[in-house]
Amino acid sequence: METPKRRRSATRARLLEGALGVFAERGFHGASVEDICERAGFTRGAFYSNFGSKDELVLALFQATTDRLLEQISALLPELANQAGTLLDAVLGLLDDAAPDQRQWHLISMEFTLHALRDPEAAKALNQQRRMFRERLTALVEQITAAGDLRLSVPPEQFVRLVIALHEGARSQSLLEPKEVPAGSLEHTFLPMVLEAVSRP
Amino acid sequence: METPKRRRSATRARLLEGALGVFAERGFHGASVEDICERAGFTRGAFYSNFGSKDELVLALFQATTDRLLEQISALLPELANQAGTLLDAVLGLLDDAAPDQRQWHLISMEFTLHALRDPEAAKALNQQRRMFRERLTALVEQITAAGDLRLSVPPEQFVRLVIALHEGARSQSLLEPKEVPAGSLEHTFLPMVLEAVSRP
DNA sequence: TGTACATCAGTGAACGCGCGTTCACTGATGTAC
DNA sequence: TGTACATCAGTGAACGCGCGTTCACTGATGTAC
Repeated sequence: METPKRRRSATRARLLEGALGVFAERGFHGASVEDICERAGFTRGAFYSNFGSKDELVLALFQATTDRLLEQISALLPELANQAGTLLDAVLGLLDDAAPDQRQWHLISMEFTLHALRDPEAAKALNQQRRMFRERLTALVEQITAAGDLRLSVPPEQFVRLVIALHEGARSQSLLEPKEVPAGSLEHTFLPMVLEAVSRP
Repeated sequence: METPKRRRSATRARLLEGALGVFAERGFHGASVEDICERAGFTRGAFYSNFGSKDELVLALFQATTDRLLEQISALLPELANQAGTLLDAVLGLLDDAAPDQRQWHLISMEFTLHALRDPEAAKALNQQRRMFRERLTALVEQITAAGDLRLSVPPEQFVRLVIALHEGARSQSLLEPKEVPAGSLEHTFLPMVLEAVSRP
């Protein structure tokens, strides 16, 4: 049944989806409102009927993408925690599987980070998202270390921060030089050493 | 003696310097040519007398900043290599001292990376800069490992890539949450473990 | 069930402003004789 | 050394285009009787 509210929220969703694609391709400033509307199959009027401004869209898009990412993670968690495998397989698997299109997500995420480093409100939203993301990962780490009898000599939060930092830094290198740095190579080379060092059986 | 050529290159330098500051504050798109000229104390005509376009300025600025960075590194290298201290002190010291204003450099560098991920020509320039940067660091690592009788079980290039990835990822966290992640904390916590693992005396 | 009216999502033309770029000009410095 | 001309870095007004935003309108769907 095509009730107006359903229709409206479908429009909103299509605009957000269009924005995600266009932003990834051309960046926030490079993507015009018209580009986004065209991709979504609407006119600009529809855009301003659903969003107050382009800035408001950016925030809404970030929230929507974040929500979806966290949902995907929640869906993945039990599977990863239970399957036979090491702590690192689970954690790195989560990082890989969470965002289906690594490149697109990296671009959006980097650009929003840049935005957040200049805009306190955006920083607040971003830090909140990152905190929730870390909490999910921390929970996974704690669950797995508790299951196997593995103990860490550093707080799990700290270990998670390391994994994220390394993953983000490595991803930049992988995207800039795909041949020299295959995705995940740095993580898979060095994280086992750290884990060895911080675990005491 | 204020010969015209000197004057011209001084103007160019002041415009580049102005651009660096304005770009760091507002981003490439947020900074107008007028902003840059105002900061440098010129009119827009002077700008277009020295640069073909705003895009051309961006590339010139990146090259100039890169050149200065590499020079600073070259100046630091002998000092770092000779002073008493560990490999990690030297390498991390280099990363910290190379860019005096971490925040500004991180912003510019992140934005140029984002640009490079969409523009092949920029990618070429960026990868070249990064390669030279890695080579400097690799040379430092090799020099120090040779001096002390320390041997690495991984190629030094690989180790350098790890350090850079971790450093860049950690810097994002430090800039977003200065209190939770003091600059350098992740590196100083975890890199010793890796170094322990990859060194065989 | 049919008719008249209300609502409101989305249309598309128009506005206006900011900004990158151009260009005719100025005036200081350099050059020729 | 002084005069006339050439050069050219930098000026500042003007242009024009792209783009974010507005708004009067349309037509489909919902509601009242």
